[in-house]
Amino acid sequence: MPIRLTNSLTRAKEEFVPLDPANVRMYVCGPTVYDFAHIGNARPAIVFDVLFRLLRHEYGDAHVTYVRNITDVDDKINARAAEIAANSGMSVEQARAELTATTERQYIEDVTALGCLPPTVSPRATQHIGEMIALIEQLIADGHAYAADGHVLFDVASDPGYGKLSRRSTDDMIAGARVEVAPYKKGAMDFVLWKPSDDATPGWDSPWGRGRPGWHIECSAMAGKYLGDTFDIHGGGIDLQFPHHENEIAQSECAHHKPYVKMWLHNGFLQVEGEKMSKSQGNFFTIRELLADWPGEVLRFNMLRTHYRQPIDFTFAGLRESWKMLERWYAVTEPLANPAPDAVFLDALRDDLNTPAAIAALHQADDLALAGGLGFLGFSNVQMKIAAKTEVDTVAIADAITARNAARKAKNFAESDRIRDELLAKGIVLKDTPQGTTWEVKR
RNA sequence: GGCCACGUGGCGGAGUGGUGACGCAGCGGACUGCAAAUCCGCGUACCCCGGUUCAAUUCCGGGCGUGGCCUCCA
Repeated sequence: MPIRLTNSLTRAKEEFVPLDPANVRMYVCGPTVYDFAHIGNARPAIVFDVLFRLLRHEYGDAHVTYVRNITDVDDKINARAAEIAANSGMSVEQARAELTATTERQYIEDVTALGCLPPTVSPRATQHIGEMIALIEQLIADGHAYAADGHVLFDVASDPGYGKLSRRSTDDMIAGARVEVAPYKKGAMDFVLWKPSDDATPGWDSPWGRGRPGWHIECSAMAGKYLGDTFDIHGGGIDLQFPHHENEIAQSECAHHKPYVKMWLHNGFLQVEGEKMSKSQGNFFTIRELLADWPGEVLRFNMLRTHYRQPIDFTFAGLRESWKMLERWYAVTEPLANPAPDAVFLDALRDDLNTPAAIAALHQADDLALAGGLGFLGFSNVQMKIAAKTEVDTVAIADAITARNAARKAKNFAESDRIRDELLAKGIVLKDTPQGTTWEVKR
């Protein structure tokens, strides 16, 4: 069975046929590194990690290139860097470098804990300023961009294909716009490719003076450098579809005169307990703080229980349910060696990455296929074990179990039940098996 | 205001123009000193109103609700 994926460009489920099976190419928009990533950021990282694993399975590990960028130039970063500089005596440029390096490291730690493989390439925007300038010069030369008032802007009117991804006509967008149009723009929809930096803002020398790139140009430049003018898959959150991805298409196709991406994939939005996640509502969770209470595998599994295109409601009840299922499965799968997933499981993933159907297949699978499927999805049991072992005093529990079993042997059940209840009050659940008494932490 | 997505049993969540996926919880049974764990069994749901159809949860139109984008936010 071939892989089929829903292409946002056509809104249809299409068979995935790589441009070059020897080098399948995927780009996913990565984080802007100014603060800890939150649970909403975890969704694309996990979803496209599963797609990466599936592509590697189908085409071979050496034949898939996955690029996920690091956005380390951005006005939110600049604002934070300015704060740090003011408080520390560092220069703004030093503060920016330190902030982005630290945040990038934290991001990698977080998504690693969530079971995500490292991408093939993780390019940083600031290391590709030259490529961005070259791309902008090409756009100007071809009449798709113009310099005005220290800025360089993309001329949306020069691109007849503009709007094909988000399916908006420029008339609709102008009618719906609620912001003032900057006076230097020729068209209301024109967007910034390059903007000037003052002395307090990080900047790079360019043909248009010292400045910094606009938001969209970095992805076009880095995707082009590592994946070529045309590549197979571009992924990201649905919120990025417009304007970010629409503008990427405009830039790359007008500069290269070729299709930019064959298939666009967008994951759905995440809510928390039925409401929009926001700092003001107090339901904002970083990956880092969730990892303090929940194994990364539980967070990962919880995410994969919903199809990637659906909206997802992140809840703690769901997390508890996910923990329970994984625990049950790990008890069965742990001793097995060299497991392999079965065809039902793989076909579910090939069908537009249907992870809920794949998980359902695991419920029906034998132990070997179950272990194979879990391994395929990136579950290892390591963090679950760590979580179980670090929270409790194992020596005291072992002593209590010994005392209880002595009481049971003497048929003193009042005493044995008292000991069991005492442990239960501490969150320890006992299980009497033919091989002896075991325990686990109750969730 | 404009554009777009989603709305399935107590809960989570696939899928389909016509035999009620799957999981969690719950209930019954086995097991157990009693439990827990495990195993076996048990469930006639598709937001509302129209339309198309022999037949709609599934297709079309409208409404309501939730959310996204248009503006920094994933």
